[in-house]
Amino acid sequence: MARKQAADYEQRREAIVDHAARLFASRGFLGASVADLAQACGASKSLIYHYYPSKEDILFEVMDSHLLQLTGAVETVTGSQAPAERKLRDLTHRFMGLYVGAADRHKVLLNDLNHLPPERRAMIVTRQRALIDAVQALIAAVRPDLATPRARRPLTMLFFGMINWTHTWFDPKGAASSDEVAELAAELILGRTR
Amino acid sequence: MARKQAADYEQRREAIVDHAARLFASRGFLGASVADLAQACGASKSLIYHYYPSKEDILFEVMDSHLLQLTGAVETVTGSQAPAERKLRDLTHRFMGLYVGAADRHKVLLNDLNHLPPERRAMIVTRQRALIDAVQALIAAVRPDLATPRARRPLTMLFFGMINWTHTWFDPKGAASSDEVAELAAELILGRTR
DNA sequence: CCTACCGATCGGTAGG
DNA sequence: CCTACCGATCGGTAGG
Repeated sequence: MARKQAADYEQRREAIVDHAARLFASRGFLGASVADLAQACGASKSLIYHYYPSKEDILFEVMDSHLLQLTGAVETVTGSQAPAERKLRDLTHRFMGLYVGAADRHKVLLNDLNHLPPERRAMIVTRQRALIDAVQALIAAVRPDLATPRARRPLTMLFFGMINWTHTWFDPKGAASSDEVAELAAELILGRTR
Repeated sequence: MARKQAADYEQRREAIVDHAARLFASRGFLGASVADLAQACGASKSLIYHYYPSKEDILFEVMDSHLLQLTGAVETVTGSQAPAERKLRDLTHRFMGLYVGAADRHKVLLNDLNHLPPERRAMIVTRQRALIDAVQALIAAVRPDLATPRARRPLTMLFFGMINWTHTWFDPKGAASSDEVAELAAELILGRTR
């Protein structure tokens, strides 16, 4: 028989990850203590350790959940029949939407990766690399002039630089929307603007 | 009369900052202890505190020294008589050169700014903003088509995203040189490639 | 699910 | 009497 406590087990786990994302994003992984997290969750430290074996496991969960969303966007877009240029624009908008919608998790993924233990870090890095490779294939298809064998990776990373760096400055309440920023980044990569 | 030991005072201070940059870059400000720093310098903690009143002062020095270099590059370039496009290309190359040459300090500046006490952080942020404004003026001059009032800041930040993000992936021993990457970033902003 | 704790290590400072 | 510097240890707090 199922136990009663199992009913909100997943909700509690998710709430912990959500508060952890907020704390880690604002203070850094080392700057936010498990006691801080417990307080934010309105619980004791022991409760946290009931749901997760270690602070690093919570960090992994924050990153993993976000990366899952990003990977989903890539699969959706690359599975379509649209031309490469359309796919790249579409994916850029989806990425920006996820970056803004999950800004805390995104910051944590970008800032605290080296606080994961090696095996966990390797898992994340492998999946990040798959994301990058998918985008690189689109960019190579759209910009055969620039994406020479030696420039292909740098070009792709400059693209990720544009959109990943938004976490440091983009304000959802600011003048420009995330779609406008995504469009601008796509235009720059596509080189269609002159 | 000058004391003999004062002769290497500045050298020792600089050595501390240099080791701190390396440690903070690889483990983060909170992940590297003053004891680690002392060990890296082959000295005692007390020696560190003889030269700097606190760990945060060392962090400030790491960032300040790097920002001074970047500001110098901006002044050199904007003071020339070259056309805006030439200035932007030139500045992009100089930035990339400084980013690679002072990779540790650059990482620290980008990753650990929020571990500075508020007043110190405000000083750094103010000077960063001046850098950004100077680049924005060049971009606005070069791309009047894209740099509408509302798109001006996002466009500038996308540019900084391209070059700042290089600290996560660029390898000086890799296939592409920092000048090639700088050129690619400049091309994308200039939109001259199609 | 909490209070009460642990081994260790933190940034910073004492006397000499 | 100064400066530069050391070994040892301070009061608090970290993850668990």
